Amino acid sequence: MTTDIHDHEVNIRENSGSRIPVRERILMAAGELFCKQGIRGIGVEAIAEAADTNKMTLYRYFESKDELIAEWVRGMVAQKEEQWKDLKAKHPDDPHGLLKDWSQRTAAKLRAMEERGSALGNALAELPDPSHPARRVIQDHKAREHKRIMRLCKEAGFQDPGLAANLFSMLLEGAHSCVQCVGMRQIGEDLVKVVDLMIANTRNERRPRL
Amino acid sequence: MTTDIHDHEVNIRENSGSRIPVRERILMAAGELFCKQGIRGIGVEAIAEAADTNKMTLYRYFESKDELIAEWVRGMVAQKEEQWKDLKAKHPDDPHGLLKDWSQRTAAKLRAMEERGSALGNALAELPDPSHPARRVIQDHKAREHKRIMRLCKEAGFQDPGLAANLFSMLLEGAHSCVQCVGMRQIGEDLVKVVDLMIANTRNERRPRL
DNA sequence: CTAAAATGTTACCGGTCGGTAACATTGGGG
DNA sequence: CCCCAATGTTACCGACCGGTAACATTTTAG
Repeated sequence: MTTDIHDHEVNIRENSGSRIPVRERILMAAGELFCKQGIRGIGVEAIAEAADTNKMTLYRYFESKDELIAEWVRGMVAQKEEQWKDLKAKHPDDPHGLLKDWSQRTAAKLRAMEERGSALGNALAELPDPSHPARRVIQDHKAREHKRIMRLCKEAGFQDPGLAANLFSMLLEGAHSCVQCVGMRQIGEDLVKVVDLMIANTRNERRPRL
Repeated sequence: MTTDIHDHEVNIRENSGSRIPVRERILMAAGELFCKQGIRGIGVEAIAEAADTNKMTLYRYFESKDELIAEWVRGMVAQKEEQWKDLKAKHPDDPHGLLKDWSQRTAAKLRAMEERGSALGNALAELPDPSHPARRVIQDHKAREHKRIMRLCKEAGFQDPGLAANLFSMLLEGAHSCVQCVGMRQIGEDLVKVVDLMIANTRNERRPRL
């Protein structure tokens, strides 16, 4: 350990020393390691080291590992919620455009994703305890997301908005699972195509088939 | 601990003493606990106790916990593979009927499922280590399954069989994820509806819309 | 019945992990 | 310059877990 500046720490340290606040660094390192190694597969000590700090400091910012997990999840949820706001602002009163844009963004994320599927989905799989603080955060977010999709489907003029919303949910979650299962990172393209077909079917135009 | 016959052991013991072979009992108990508590959330000792035996006997049948996991996964995969054979035998040269039956069976399973999603999917999430013996088993199975679906889609006369196959995969995986995320156990009904729509769209009949 | 095979019991090992205490060090602002 | 706050260091604790050894007990088969 003569020079312990590992490559993956370059992202965390700024050019001139460590400028990002400790708490954020810990959250970032935790996120990266949770995704790569699994939540239960990484220890707090390793997280602290990856964040270029130590366990004590970590525990000065987070009550426990479970709370760290919950905070990380809260951050991701907030980010996703923000992206929904962006979409809504960018496509006011245009549910079709919004849905298309949404599918395209999702496809882009899927393309950039390596091996492991959705972080939130994996977290649910890794934290079966119903009383875990992170579970409610995830489930509430998923519930809100489904409600939003449902409202969008109503606005978009689907004959059966409930069916359409559930279909969208299945497609969204399923695309992530497929990446993890078969490594199909290009599946986002098909997601986009299907969403386009669904929207085209909503209009009274010539209805393309699968 | 005067009488330590717990309720959930009734399934494992036969009416007249324990008649199921030890190895199978262990596999069953492991499966149940892996699903409920998570693979990493349960210890071998607890598994042995649930199987109405002890750790030593468990280790006489399985080299390690990882091998036990792998064996459990192999069993589930074999079971699923068997169900595919059943389907194929039941619907020879009738891809449409096969797909419909398949979606209906899946829906029934989803309805019976509580809280946690697909065991195989969760296992992938819980075992990020690419060298874990269970991973290859799962991924190979998923790859075979996708190939089967692809072939079916070709036989079923979809214009773009690749797209249709990926759509089916997304629906299948997504339905399981949705159960875990939002607890929508009734989503199988929508899966059936969508599959029916897709198949109807294949034919030159009047094309219903979403 | 008896010998051998299968199963149970207990105790233990080494390692890891989450979490804490006590103390040393650093660094920035008055 | 000095003090206080933030951070680092070290050592430690108790709990759990995967896995093994040695020995006792039960079951099965001939």
